[in-house]
Amino acid sequence: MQIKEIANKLNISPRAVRFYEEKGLLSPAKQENNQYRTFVEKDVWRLQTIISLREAGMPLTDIKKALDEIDETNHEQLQYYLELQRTVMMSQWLEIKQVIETTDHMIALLKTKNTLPLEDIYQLAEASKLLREQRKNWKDKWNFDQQASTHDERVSTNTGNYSDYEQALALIVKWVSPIQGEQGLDIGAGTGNLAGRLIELGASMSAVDQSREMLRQCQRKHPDLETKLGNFLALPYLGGQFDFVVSSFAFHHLTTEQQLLALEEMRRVLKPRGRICLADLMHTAHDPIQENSEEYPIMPVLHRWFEENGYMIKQHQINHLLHILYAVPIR
DNA sequence: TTTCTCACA
DNA sequence: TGTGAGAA
Repeated sequence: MQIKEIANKLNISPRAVRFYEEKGLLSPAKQENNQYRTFVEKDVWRLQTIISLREAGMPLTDIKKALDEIDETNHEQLQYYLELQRTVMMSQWLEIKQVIETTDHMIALLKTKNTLPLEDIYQLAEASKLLREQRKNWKDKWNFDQQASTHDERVSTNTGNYSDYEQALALIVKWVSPIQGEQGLDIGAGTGNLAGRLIELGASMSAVDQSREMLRQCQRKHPDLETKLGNFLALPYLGGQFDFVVSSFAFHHLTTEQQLLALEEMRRVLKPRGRICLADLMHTAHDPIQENSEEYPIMPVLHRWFEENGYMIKQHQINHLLHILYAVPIR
């Protein structure tokens, strides 16, 4: 099969086929005499996968890696790449959504004021720029975390910050008290200790974590659990599908601005009456005290967000830092 | 027809 | 991440 034929068959240009070869994604045999490429069935299949992955928005360099895993029939690794791809597309989708919202605001301004005041535009632009930067900062950070693998620190439960771990989980479960068949989401699920307890009570749980190693363990411990790669600022769901969101000992990894963004994200994936329960190390004072160089959530800031967004709050302090915060929409 | 290279967006 | 033109 010559290049034109395979290109026609797959609805791409011959030029693109050569381009993929140049990038090392493909290596068709070449005829001795004239250097014409000859494509066999296997090349067709490979090219088809390239096109599909491209369709999923995957960059060529990543497709190359993914193809290698397919060659090795390494399903697990391939799945990881696909999930990683989904998180990337998810954050792009969120960005687009945000741009649309900004545009809508401008349209609304134009309608009410019959003009676009420069100041308002400027504010809108600034706000959306800020949002983007918050998301980006997170990405940088969690790529770093993945290399460093904070595994051990987390596993050492019942010491230091994790001393009242069990008690905290128990209280979350008690407050959320899921009814049979409710959809729940655990963000920063780790190895799924919290999600596991909620499953026992009949909830149908999904777990999001940024570490695939965690998710792997999580899946092993709780086969009924749905696990997805993702993070607080770009939850891998289209929205409006959970009855409750929980998170334990993860929220404090975000900056204050990111925490508020994360709350928006939680609300996005929740059903209208969806509730939120957080267990974490938090400050009650207004001024953040730098302890262990972590920027712990500041209670009043979270309170304000919940109040502004129509939630009723219940909270309990377990030790000098550890708090449980439970928020239910009013109405 | 095909290949390769250079330039371009 | 591709595409178009031109020479071989």
